[in-house]
Amino acid sequence: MDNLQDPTPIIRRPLHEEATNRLRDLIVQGRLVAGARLNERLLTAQLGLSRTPLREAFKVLATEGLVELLPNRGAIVSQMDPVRLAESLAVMGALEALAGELACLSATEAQINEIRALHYEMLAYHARGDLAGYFKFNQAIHLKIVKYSGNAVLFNIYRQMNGNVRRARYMANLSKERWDAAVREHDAILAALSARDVKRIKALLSDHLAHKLSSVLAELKALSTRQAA
Amino acid sequence: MDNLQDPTPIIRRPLHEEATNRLRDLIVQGRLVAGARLNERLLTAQLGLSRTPLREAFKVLATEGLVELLPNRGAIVSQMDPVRLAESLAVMGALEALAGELACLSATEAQINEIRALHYEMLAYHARGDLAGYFKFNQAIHLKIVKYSGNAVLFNIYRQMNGNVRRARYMANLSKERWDAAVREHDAILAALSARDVKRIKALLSDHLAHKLSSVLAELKALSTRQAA
DNA sequence: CCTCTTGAAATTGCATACGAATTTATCTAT
DNA sequence: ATAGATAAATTCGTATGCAATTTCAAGAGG
Repeated sequence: MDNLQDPTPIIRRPLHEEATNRLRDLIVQGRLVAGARLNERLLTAQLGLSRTPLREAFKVLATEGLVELLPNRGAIVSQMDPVRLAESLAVMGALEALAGELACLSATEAQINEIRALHYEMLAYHARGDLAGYFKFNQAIHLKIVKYSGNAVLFNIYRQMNGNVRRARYMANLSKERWDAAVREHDAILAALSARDVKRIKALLSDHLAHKLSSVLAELKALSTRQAA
Repeated sequence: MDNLQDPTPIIRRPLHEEATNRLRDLIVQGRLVAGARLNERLLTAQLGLSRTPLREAFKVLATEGLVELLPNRGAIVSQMDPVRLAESLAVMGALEALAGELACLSATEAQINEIRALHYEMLAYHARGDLAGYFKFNQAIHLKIVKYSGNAVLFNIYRQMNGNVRRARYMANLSKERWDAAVREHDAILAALSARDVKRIKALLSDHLAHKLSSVLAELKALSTRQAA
């Protein structure tokens, strides 16, 4: 019976986990905006489950920073203030720099080629001017670099933080110049990875994230002055 | 009524939060060893609460990595295997390097002096050969550096990881040579911080953590061969 | 003696109901 | 209008029930 490989492993995912994922997606995609109250009765009805797993999901999302728990007043989608966003991106810069370094040392050629493939798909979307598609592959590339660092702890932390930062994506309606520059940076990153140039990829990723930070902050500033007017 | 500052804000902490803190302490302090099953009925009795908040605590601790959830089989204290420990220390190295950099740029003189005070207290314990006391202040110094980076997100993540790594502390029965070297490294770190030498503190902290890593790994290796004998 | 099966007990996952505490909304009365 | 009282809604935690699973303990068979 040893090599009886169940053909369909019957995915038995706990309900609270499913709830967590669903809610996380809703928040990250911006369908649940910052500050929105998460009514228990409503959500249990919408998601088709009871309070128990739903409240467990709230607690998890709270530790991830996506949700804020107000004692006796339930849960709301956490605010994404510029300061926190900037701090998060600074941390992610350090994490990605480490990831790039480790990936240079331990990624297989096949893995690098996988990243290269994603890179070209991303270039295609850039050429078409499709920002949403570009972001999708951009995200995928960064995540793969972290993944192929081979450091599982790093991957987990990165993914957790990433969910929070991605919420700000819709604001990052970046300029054509910044977009083109970002693509060039990605070219260089891929080249450094292919050449296994540790020092270079570290510097490139660090800079890349720093640029992303200032780009997003500029966008935020422009957005807030626009609102003030 | 605006400036009525409640003198005793009546700490009304949610029960699930209290449960989370209690369990976290038990795990970090090693009173709940890795692999131990967390029986719901038992713990509800011991902590004096019902299953609901306890299970919520499990979920939170799971996302923090202190607990592992086995579907239909409850929760166990997560294993702290050498690989995960090494991975964690690598990540913490990157985080501390960033923290040192930021602290150099933004810490006040008073804050640096506070770290200096902790440093001398630590030296006192080193001189006496008191390892436990040394560790306590060592921890405090590292935490303060991260704190005075001024990056709250960084601080939170660091603290979370640190709780996880501290569980392995009892193994790090470091050698006299390594201990002395660590103290010298701390001297250099403090000097770099005082001089606001960003590049230097970054390198120093990165190396310091790397040394700690290899030290702990060596200790672990020795420990496992001793067990095999 | 060991392995496998079988049935009972224990445990977990989730739903539901209930009460107390607290917050939020509604409705007066000045 | 606005403050204060009243009612409704919501959350927090407990308790309970039950199905699904896992764990445990014998007992049967090799």
